[in-house]
Amino acid sequence: MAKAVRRPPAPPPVPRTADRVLDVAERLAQTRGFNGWSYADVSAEVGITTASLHYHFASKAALGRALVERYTSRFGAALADMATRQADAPSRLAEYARLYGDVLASDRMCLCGMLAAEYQTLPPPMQRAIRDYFDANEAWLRDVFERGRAAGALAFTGTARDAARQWTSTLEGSMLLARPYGDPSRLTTVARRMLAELTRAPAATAKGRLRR
Amino acid sequence: MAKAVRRPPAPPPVPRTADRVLDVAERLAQTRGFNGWSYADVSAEVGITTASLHYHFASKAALGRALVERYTSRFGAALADMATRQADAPSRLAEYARLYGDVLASDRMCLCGMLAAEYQTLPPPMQRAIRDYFDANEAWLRDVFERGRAAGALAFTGTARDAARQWTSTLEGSMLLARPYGDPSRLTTVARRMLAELTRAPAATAKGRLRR
DNA sequence: GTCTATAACGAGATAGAC
DNA sequence: GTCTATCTCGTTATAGAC
Repeated sequence: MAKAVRRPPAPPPVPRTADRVLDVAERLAQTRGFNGWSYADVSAEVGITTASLHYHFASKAALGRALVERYTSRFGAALADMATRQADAPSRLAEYARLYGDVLASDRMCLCGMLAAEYQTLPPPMQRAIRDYFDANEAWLRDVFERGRAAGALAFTGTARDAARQWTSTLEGSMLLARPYGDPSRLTTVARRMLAELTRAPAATAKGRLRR
Repeated sequence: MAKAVRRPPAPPPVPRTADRVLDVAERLAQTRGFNGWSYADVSAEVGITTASLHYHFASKAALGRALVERYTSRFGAALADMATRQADAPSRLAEYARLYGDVLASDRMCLCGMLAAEYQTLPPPMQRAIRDYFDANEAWLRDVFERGRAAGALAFTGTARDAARQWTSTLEGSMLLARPYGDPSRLTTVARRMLAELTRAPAATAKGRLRR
């Protein structure tokens, strides 16, 4: 066994090089794709040589895997945090859409949406990590949809799973198409339309209408 | 001026090399992205050297531009042809979705959806051609939505333009997310849901148009 | 941890023969 | 139209000094 752990709150005061590398590589991957940048690009921005990069991440594949895992971890934390602030399903969906909108507003594509396009060219560990991201999205949204329908706050047909997939697909797709036009409103407008559809007229929810 | 045109049906009996190059490059671009293949990949499949490739397409940028323009041209022809066979708006939307579903079924991403991800890394002529593709999509769909609503066959809120953008975004997004799972049903299921939503019998339409 | 130097390879592209 | 030969540059990665 290792020594007893004594100090859980021991945050390193200095921004470690590995983190700065991840920050730069993440932005490059989100704006240019995994195949659209090189170690030389990162080294120029971070201020160390490409040889030093290899000290922190043995290969580009290893760096890519770390990128996706950190991204998924942060996203999961954001979703968990959201649950402590937003109670009802429509608010949670709006907040979920806002997360995506913020990414687009910073002129980036969702990291995993971008990597999904390049999926067939990526090393298997990255492929698995990408699916994990979308699986986590689907699980979280499915829960929101199920509870939202049960509470009469959301109206939709079919399974919560399919509704969740549609929600993510539409947000990813609108990010994808918004960037060529430099027009983030292409996402926010679509998100508003979807949410309005889900919360439209209570006619189909608690009024005794069959929900199918 | 040129000689009088006498024989409209004059199909070249031989598949020209340039076309075979385009066919191979198109598939590579749709499956691996524009930055995911090289002239060497194409030359190996077509059976000529990379030097010969440069005879047909002076640069990869020129080849890329030709790819998008041919793709857009074929897509426009498919939409025009559709108008001769499908009259009502719901049928046209279903057919439009089927076009996208066929691409996915062949294990490819929409060429321009793929290139939209890599947009920032592409030469300006390709960027313009990509926007042209989506503009054409939007124009065609906007017309379908406008006429469909006027005829009482489609029910949606907001502008036809926004409905059109949502339709394409959702199809592109579901293609994007379906490929990591090798599951084309992720698109068809979403398409069915969207269409059902648009044709759900609202207060004022023709007789029930729901087809499922 | 970071450096210099370099290996080993692949990329897009060109010249000129056939 | 296609070839061989070659160029130049960029890429990932390693060895070994500091």
